[in-house]
Amino acid sequence: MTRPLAQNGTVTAFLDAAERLLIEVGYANITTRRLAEEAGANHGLVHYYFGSMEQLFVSVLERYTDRLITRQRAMYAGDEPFIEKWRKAMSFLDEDRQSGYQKIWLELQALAWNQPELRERLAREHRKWIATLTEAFAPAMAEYGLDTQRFPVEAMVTLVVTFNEGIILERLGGIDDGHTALLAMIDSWLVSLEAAKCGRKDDHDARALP
Amino acid sequence: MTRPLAQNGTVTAFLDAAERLLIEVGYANITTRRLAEEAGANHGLVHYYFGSMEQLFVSVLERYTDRLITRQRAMYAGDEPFIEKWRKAMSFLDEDRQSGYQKIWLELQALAWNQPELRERLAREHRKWIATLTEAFAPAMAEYGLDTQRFPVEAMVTLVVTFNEGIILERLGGIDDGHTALLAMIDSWLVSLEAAKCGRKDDHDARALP
DNA sequence: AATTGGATTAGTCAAACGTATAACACGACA
DNA sequence: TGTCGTGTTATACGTTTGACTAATCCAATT
Repeated sequence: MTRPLAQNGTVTAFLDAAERLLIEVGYANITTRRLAEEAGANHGLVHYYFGSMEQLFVSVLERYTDRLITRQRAMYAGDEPFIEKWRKAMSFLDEDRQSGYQKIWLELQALAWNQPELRERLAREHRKWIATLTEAFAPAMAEYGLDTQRFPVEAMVTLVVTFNEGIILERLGGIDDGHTALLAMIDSWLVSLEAAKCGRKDDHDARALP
Repeated sequence: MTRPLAQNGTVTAFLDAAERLLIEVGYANITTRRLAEEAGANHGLVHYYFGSMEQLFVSVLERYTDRLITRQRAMYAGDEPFIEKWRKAMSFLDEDRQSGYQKIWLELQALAWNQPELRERLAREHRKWIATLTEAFAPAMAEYGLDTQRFPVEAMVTLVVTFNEGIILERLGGIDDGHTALLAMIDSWLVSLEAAKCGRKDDHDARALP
């Protein structure tokens, strides 16, 4: 009934327009008519293809997370040393900010706070993200000789994910203070770990948190 | 003209109702009429007292941040050892979640993403928070003998603030995984620092990150 | 050439919206 | 007692909203 096959470009045009408007005005200011105008289509088609605005946002989320997870997987699957992957991930932090990509993610998040269905979908994608990171961190921590008794992989992954989310949140609020210092600190710490890994015999002086 | 003196309880009733609705339905679903009903007042009074919904949200933000900063200041001003202050702060993380306090903060944040005026006000409050934390962290790090060359105070404060924001964000999205492990890791690390502080002569084996 | 069916259009509809205003209540003050 | 001003109410106005429908278009098929 609703949601016919998307063999033509109209559905894609709606999804693209929705992403653009999420960046520009936020989910609360998107109406069917405004969306249709942005997409260059008739506003009746929103109901025709998606049934409702809520279902449209679900489609936006699905397409968005598909692209994101694909990118994440590809990055951490490479053969480069961990520090290179890390730097790549941190460069995404800048790219995604300028492209407005993070605004989309947070707007969908804010929308989900008041919509159980979207919330569950977002939580599922989050768990995928955690799993991907855990797979990358566990061997890296072993390689660096970190004491996983004192510093469990789960805790380290959670730390990294949460402070990344915090940075994204702050930047969207127009706050940049301290981010550079923090990322520089982590980077130089990784460098020291990388160096210790090469020249290590059996000393563990780089294992403890400050 | 607008915003007469608030000597009666109606203005407060509106602000309370707004906070309740921010928790329950989010900013996008709050209308003047629904707000007035929640406050038990006539919906014409919203315009009478605040001029517009936007100005009402500004008032909500002001009252909210005033209470928050006051609490923060009082906590970090105490004489207890740093680890006690830390535990108190982390207990707020739970209390504020259950009271819905964090939902209010994030809803205002999301609203501010698309409203420059609110955005600037929130950024100002954020800087106050950073300043308060920096004043508490700097002496603590010196006391623990942490190498502020490798681990600058600014970077550590930013790390703590951002991962806290990340935790709040995740929890609002229904995600709890890893938070307990992370907080436990930090707590035991602080305990080891506290112990090292007492029994220290001049060895610095607890200074480095893992 | 005729037919068919999905894609698209224009327009309708009731409900809800923010805003505004005239009228009312009532204690303070003259 | 009469007047004044603030707090409050009831109501109205014009607009916009999401949802829906009937009519039209058009390319592919028969």
